[in-house]
This record gives sequence, C-alpha cells and structure tokens, in this order.
Amino acid sequence: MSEPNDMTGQPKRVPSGHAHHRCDQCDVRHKAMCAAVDVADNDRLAAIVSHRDVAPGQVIFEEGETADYAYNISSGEVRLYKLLPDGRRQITGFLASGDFLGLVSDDAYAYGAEAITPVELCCMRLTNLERLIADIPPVREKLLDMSHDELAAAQEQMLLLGRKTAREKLLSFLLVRHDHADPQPEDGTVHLPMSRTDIADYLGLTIETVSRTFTALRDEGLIELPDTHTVRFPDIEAVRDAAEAW
Amino acid sequence: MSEPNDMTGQPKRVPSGHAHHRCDQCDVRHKAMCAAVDVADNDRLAAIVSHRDVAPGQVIFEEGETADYAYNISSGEVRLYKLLPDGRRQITGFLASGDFLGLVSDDAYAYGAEAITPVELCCMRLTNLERLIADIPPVREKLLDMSHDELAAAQEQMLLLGRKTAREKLLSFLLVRHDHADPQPEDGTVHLPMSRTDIADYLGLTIETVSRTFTALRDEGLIELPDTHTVRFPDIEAVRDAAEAW
DNA sequence: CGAGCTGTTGACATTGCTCAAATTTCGTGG
DNA sequence: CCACGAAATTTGAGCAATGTCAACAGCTCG
Repeated sequence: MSEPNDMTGQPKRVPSGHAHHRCDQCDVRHKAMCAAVDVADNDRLAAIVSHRDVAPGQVIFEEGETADYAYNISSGEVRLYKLLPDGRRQITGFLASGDFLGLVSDDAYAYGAEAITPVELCCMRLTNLERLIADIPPVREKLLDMSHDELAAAQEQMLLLGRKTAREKLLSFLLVRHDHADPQPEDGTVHLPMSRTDIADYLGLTIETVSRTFTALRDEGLIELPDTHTVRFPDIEAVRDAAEAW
Repeated sequence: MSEPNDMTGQPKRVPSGHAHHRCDQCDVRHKAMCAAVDVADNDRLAAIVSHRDVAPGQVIFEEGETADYAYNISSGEVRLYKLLPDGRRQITGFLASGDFLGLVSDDAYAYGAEAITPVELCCMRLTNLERLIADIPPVREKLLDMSHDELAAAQEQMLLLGRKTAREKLLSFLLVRHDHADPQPEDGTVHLPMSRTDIADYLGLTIETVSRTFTALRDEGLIELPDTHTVRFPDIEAVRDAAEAW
C-alpha cells in the first residue's frame, strides 16, 4: 500500500472540490465526453463533478480496486498499466487532457492509473454518471464511439507488441505521439513527458533497448534529441517510410 | 484479391438469406447481443437479419474495407487480425458462436476477419442496426458492456504480448481457452480449432516456438496432446501455478 | 558538494527466430 | 479401404535481436 513518492499526509484519493463547477468554462470540454452534454443539461453535469489534483508518480487508482469514480483529465498526462505478480509491468496506454478513464463492465478497475505529470482530474461518481448516460443519448453515443476508438488503438498496439521490431516500435510510438499531439507543433517536435522506463514498459522492451534505439535513430539522422524528453524529426516523411518499411 | 482457398464461382460476401428468420428460435440468442432485444421487438430484429455461410479460411471482411455489416456468429470460429505491409500478421482475437463483430467508430473495419472453421453468420446492415441501437436501450447497454469486456481482454493481451515469455504466453492462452470454453468440459480438455500458425500469430511467436513449447510442456507432464488440436490438463491447478509464477 | 535519480553505454547471455529437413496428418481419387 | 501428394507440424542447428548485469555520466536537490 505504500507509494514510493508519497510524502503528503493527506487522505488519498478522495476527490475534494467545488460543489458547483462551471463546466461551460472548462478548457477541455470540447475534447471531452462532456461535449456531448447539451448546454441545457450543463447543470446536471456540473452538479456531479468534483476535482482532484494528483502529483507526478502518484496513483489515481489501482487495478482490482472497486471502481467508484470515472475521470476526465483536465490537464496532465496519465499512464494506464497492468502488472504481473513478479512486478513486470505493461503500460497499456498514455492519456492526456480531455481523455476519459474509469468506465468498466465489472465493478473493479481492470488496470491501474498513475499520474506522470501533475494531473488535474474531473471526477464523477459512477452511480451518478450512469444516470447521466442513461438519460442523455448523445453521451452514450460518445462513450460508445470512444470505446471503439480505444479498441482500435488497443489492436494497433497488439500489432506493435507482437510483430514489430524495437526500431519499428519506437518509430511508431514517436509518430503516433507526433500526430496526436494536441496543439500540433509546426516543426516536427514531439514532447515525451514520460520516463524511458515508461516507454519501455509501453513498447514491451527494456530501458536499455529503448535508450540504444534512440541513440541509433539519432546517429542515422532520423531524429534529433535536444533533450531527453524532446524528439525532433528533421524529415518526418523519412520517418514514416522507416516506420513501416523495415 | 485472390483468396487461396476460393474455389467457388459464387459472388462473395453477399449475405443471402431468409427474409424472415425466427430469432426467437436462435441457438445462440441467449449469449448474443440479441438477448437484449425484448420479445416484443423480436420482429424488428428478425426483419433486419440475413444469413451467410463462410468456409474455413475464407475472408469475412478485410481491414480497411467499408463497413456495411455487423455480424453475430451463429456457429464456428473466427479469427480477427491486422497485417503489416510486409505480411507479418497479428491475430487480435478469436471469436466463437454468440460473439459479435463489425461495430466500428470509423466507417472502415479496423481489422480483418476470417473463418477458421465453417462459420454461420447472422448479418445486420449497420444502418439498420444503428436504428435498433438507438431505439432499444438494453441493446446499447449490452453493446457498451461488450466493448468494455473486449477492451479488458485487449489489455490483458497487451500484457501477454509485451511482458510474458513464450511458455507463459502459451499457458495463459490454453487456460483462457479452457475457462471460456462454452460447454465447460468436465475433464481438463481444451479444443483448439486453429492452426499452429494462428496460435503463433496470436501470441506474437513463430510456429516453431509454439511447437517446441507444446512439446516442452508435454515432456514436463503439464499437458497431454491426444492430437494436434486437443490439449488435456492432467492437473489444471499445476498449470495455473505455472502460468503466472514463472 | 555529495547523494540519488535517470539515462547511456559496454560486455556478455539468452530467448526466440531463421533456415532446413524430417515426420505426421489429412484430403482426394482410385 | 488404401495410396499418394500436399499441407501442417515437429525437430534440429545456428544465429541475431534483445535482455541482463554492470559501470559510468549527467542532472537535480538538499
């Protein structure tokens, strides 16, 4: 139960927040599931959300924990992961602002979630959210669509994990990060808030292989590494060719 | 476009069937999404389904193809897969009778589907199905639940692909097949309708490694191999221990 | 300034892959 | 029912990609 970086004496994982948040002023509303809530129903939405800040490295929820809340990410970056009994970890996805997490069919979370950067969460009790889903058709449309997108991403990741080489894995990862970046940067810059360990556990590799592969790509001139958490593509088309042709 | 085993001169992939099927007499109704359709709405359901038989090895639909239909599997076993340009294949799942496939957020299928055994499909035009989903709340509940289950399975498979050894992969696969088998067999028998190649492409291995691992497990006494497509566990608890403790 | 991370690099080990051949299984026709 | 050929599976030998273990470098924070 002890978290490595937990130096706060505060009670954990208890969303504490404004009873009346202004959902209509939310920065990420347009990207989030909330966009499916009509202006007329805004009050209902605002009434059920609370807020929670999570520091880097801190647990949002653990695999197997009873699922009470679903969350929208207001800001920050989150990792989802599953563990084996001996500690091996597979990161199943990275989420960023506007993304939604916590809906499960079972009543326990099927994976753990941790903050990578400082994270602001918009929390909804599942019992309340389910009522909202039942009452507002566009919300369930949106959620069904989102889960189909997630499923497509998961299948793409299975292809990566099962059939790509280390080089292809890293290139695919960098390209997806680039193409999905929120304010799409003009130059070919990609920001990587997560550690090499996180990248390794996402791609089914070791940190050493990730590190060596970064170095190899840099030596080839396919990427530049201004610093550990930044990658730049001098020629992104060359990268796209390399990603699937090798 | 040529399919290896296609020796029929018949037009392909055109569902041909009874205009009025008796959904209430369907063998797999209780397992399928159709169970969420109230008896009163049975006629609506029956009116939009048609049927299609697919021979082993034949394509049901291809990745990227425009998605016209969704399917329920009435009988038989299906593989879903994604391909890389050079032909490497990742099987993302095996489906059996009662399973549902073909709902996508985009308008193209995100993966291909092929019959492993002779397959009977219950076909629904997406335009019709979507109307059904919109009109019948329990149907969308069921579909949302099903997609959450699929997602959980996909994440479990990512853990397998990224972090387990060949031995653990095969044992996990056999145990899941055993535990999810439809009429749960009393003895520890598992039937594997798919080829070694399919198993390899599902587990992110080569056929040789799959074959060698089967042999090794047999030599250890963990499994018996009465024939290529049948596995028996003399002591299933020993298998469960081996699957996650190694 | 030193401790402690995180990331990189090097040397070596190992799992699982490749290529090749033997063997078994299975469908087909006689 | 049996024989034959094709396909699927198994087995063997060698190898390569990636993992393991270890040392080192760079950065941050007290």
